[in-house]
This record gives sequence, structure tokens and C-alpha cells, in this order.
Amino acid sequence: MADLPDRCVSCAIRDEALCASLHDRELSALSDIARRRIVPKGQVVAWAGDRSTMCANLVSGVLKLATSTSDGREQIVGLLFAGDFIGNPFSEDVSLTATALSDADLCIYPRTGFERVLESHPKLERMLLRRTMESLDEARARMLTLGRKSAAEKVAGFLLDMGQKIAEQCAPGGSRSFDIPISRGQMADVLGLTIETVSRQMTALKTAGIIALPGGRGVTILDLDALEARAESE
Amino acid sequence: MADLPDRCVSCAIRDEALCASLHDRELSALSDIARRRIVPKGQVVAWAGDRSTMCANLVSGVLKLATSTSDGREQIVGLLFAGDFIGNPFSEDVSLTATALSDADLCIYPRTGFERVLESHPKLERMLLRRTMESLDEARARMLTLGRKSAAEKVAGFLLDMGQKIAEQCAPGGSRSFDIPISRGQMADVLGLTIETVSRQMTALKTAGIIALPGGRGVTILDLDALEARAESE
DNA sequence: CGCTGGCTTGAGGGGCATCAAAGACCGTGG
DNA sequence: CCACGGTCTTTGATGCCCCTCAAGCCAGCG
Repeated sequence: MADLPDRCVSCAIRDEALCASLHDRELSALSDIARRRIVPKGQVVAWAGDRSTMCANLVSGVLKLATSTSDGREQIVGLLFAGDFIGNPFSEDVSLTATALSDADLCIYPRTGFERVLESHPKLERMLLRRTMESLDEARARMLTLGRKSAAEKVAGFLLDMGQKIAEQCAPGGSRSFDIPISRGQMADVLGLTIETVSRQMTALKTAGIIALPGGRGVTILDLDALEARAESE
Repeated sequence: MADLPDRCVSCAIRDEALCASLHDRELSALSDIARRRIVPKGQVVAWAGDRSTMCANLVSGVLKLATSTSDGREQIVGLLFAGDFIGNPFSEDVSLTATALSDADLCIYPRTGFERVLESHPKLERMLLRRTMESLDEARARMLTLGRKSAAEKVAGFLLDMGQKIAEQCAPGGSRSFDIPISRGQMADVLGLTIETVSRQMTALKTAGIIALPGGRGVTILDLDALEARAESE
């Protein structure tokens, strides 16, 4: 363990982020060029169109990746959680605006330096390729949601996704509680709906006894089967 | 040139496909495991859910990548043209159904063999990573279209994209003619609309004098500025 | 306690889907 | 050459889902 760089010793995402592809002693290549940064809630990490100067691992918190039309309609194209990777290595500019939805802890690498590490560590590059392919699959799955599903299916599917990702307790068939990490408005921007429609669908699910809404952003899935039925398809 | 494998000598996409990342003499690693296959129009190349057994370069023709809900609603999540890559290396199963929209000429590699070539040719893997990141950008851009744009914007934007991709003549500011490579129904499946709505938007553009529809799948963009105005945003 | 930001709820209208039918196009065969 | 069936496209009529506009509600906070 002596070979593990100091700053990585107690890292919460050592085995989940891209770093998992590297042995302890190889990590120094990354650690040497890394710096830590806390981004407060609401602050933009990188603007679409700007020069791409950095990549990062998200240590904790939630980020959104979004694009918007010239008249201000926004579409969230990805949500990032602890362990996820941010940035466009080998690309000259940033394609999406990244914003912190909660206070976020980033482990940041200068882009060009990160690219050099990639070139000398094939396992890291392989990991990045896999992650990128997974993101592509996820994006394409969401295209089906955006293009072809009803508001009810969208919201139900979103709750299932979140429940799976942030599952605290998993009594199979039983109830499952968690906090939605984003606001109703942001849910709307993820699902291609308006905030009112999201709200109405949520109360419809509550009225049907499928979920409970214990204040704030909490959700409890009371009837998983019924929720899956409403999400349909997949 | 003597080092260029026979089957690659006259290949139309030598410099556009992933192969472009390899020197002539390195190409044999791929060429040795390749076989050519013509897939007739309408035939499925790979079914979502099947075991992933192959990757391929598309030499000519058009493929669609699509998912669908359990009740049959379809969403086309990508169109592939000559030079594009098909397949999921490092993934055990196929995530999307790929179908030939025209007779398609494929240069096919067994998946595991292709993975071995990737591992021994970093430049090839780098190229694949870049391509995958580009696909991800494209997918996310289309998420904005699907989630936030009106039918008029979707159709106008689609025509602009196609015009750019299949531009035959580019009199700047002047007219631009090409054939839409897919049917109205497939346009609908790309844009998350119905065939009727696509058709109505097309005739609306024709009536407004922005495009001409010279029979079949031909299109002529008469007023590029107006078309861009209708596509808005970006 | 008032203010602010997010959430919910209601009323009404519009955009797009749905249903339906009539052209256009095309290869086939008489 | 033209009738013929099939497929694709266009056009029309109708309705519904979701957006839009507009209040009211709730919690947090100075």
C-alpha cells in the first residue's frame, strides 16, 4: 500500500472511477497532475463552446450535462454521480455545459496532461473507451424515451432508474425509498417535459398508491410492479 | 503499395473508416480476419439482445440503428453511412438492432479477433475512442432535438443535416440538391414524429418556397437561410 | 412575518397523433 | 402499352395529450 499516492489513499472512488483500471503504483501518473476542487451548488464547471482545458473525476456530488436552444429551452443530456468522468480528451472544445446540482468535489487533471497519461497507460484508455460506449448506450436509450414515450412512461421510468442507482434499501417486492437528487424542473429538463407535467404525473402516481412523497425530494416506491408496468417497454 | 493487403487495395473507405489510423502494412492484421458481405435492403444485420459476435466497417449503403418499446414504437438512434463502424467491442451482447436501409456492403471482423487487433494497435483503439466520442456528441445533440424542438424545427434541422452530409453541389447561398436516403416513415422514426406530421412539414416547406420536392426522395434546398431560420437554435 | 423559490393545482388552447381515404410511384404481367 | 396490386406519400377531419398561463401552496430564511 505504500505505493498508493497520498492523495489517493483515502479516495472514496478509488475503485469506481477510471482510476480502478490502474494499479496503486501506476496511479501516481494521474495523481501527479491532479488537483482537487470543490464546486458549489449551482456553479458551472465548464461552458459549452469554451476551450477544453480539463478533465476530471467526480468524487462526490451531482452534475448535469446540458445543451439548449438559442431561445433558452434546455435539455439535460446526462447526470453525473460519484465516480463518473467529465471531459473531452482529444477534443479542442467543450461540447456541453456542465453544472453542479449540489456541492461537487472534483479531482481535476489538465487536459493535455491527462491525454499523455492515457497514451502511456493502455488500460486507462481501455477503461475510458468502455465508459464512453456505456454513455453512448445510455444516451441512445434515453432517445427512445424522449422520442417515443408518454409523460407517464417517462416519469415512471425515471423513478425506476433513480431507484436503481440510489437504492438505499432493496426489500425485493417491498418498498424502496430514496431522495431524488434533482428538482422537478430538472426532471422536466431530463425528460423533455414541463415542470407542471412532471408534477402532475408524480401526484398521479401518489394518488394511485404506487409511490409516496414524504416531503421535499423524498420518494418511496410502494408498488414496484405497478411502477414498472407504467414505465412499460424498456 | 506492395504492403497494402489485396482486399484493401481498391477499398473505397480506406481513408475514412477506422482503417485510416493504420499504415498500409499494419492493415493486414485487420484484413487477415475480415470477410466481405453484402446485406440486401431491409435485412437485419444484428438483433438487439443477441450475442455480440462481430464488428464491421460499412463500405457502402445505409444502415439504421434502432430500439423500440415492447409495444412496437420505434426510435432510430443512429444512421450509418459509408466509412462508419458497427459493433460493440468488449460488450457481450448487441444493444441495438441494425438494419440495412439499402443494399449494404460490410467488411466484417469476428468480435474477439477485432478486440485482439485493437489491443495490439493503440492507434486503432485511439481512433475508435474518438469515433465513439463523436457518436456520443451526436446522440446528445439529437436528444435536444427529440426533447425540446417542434416538428417544424425537427424536419428543417434534419434536412440541413442531410444536405451537409450528402452535399452534391454547394453553391453557397444557392440551391442544394440531394436524395434523402430514407423514407418518410424512417424520418419520423428518427425525429420522434409520425409519418403524417413529417409529410405535412415537408409540404409546408415546399409551399413556403424554401425547398422543392422533385419526385421520389429528391430534395432541393431553395432558401438555405430560411431553412436555417426554421431549424433555429443549435 | 413577509419574502423567495420551488411545488402543486386548475383552466384553456394548440400541436401533434390518430383515424381515414385518396393520390403518386413502381414493378409485374397481361 | 396499359391495367393492376403493392407500397409509400399526401391530405383531411377529429381528438387528446401536453404545453401555456395563472393562481395558490408550502417550506425555508432573513
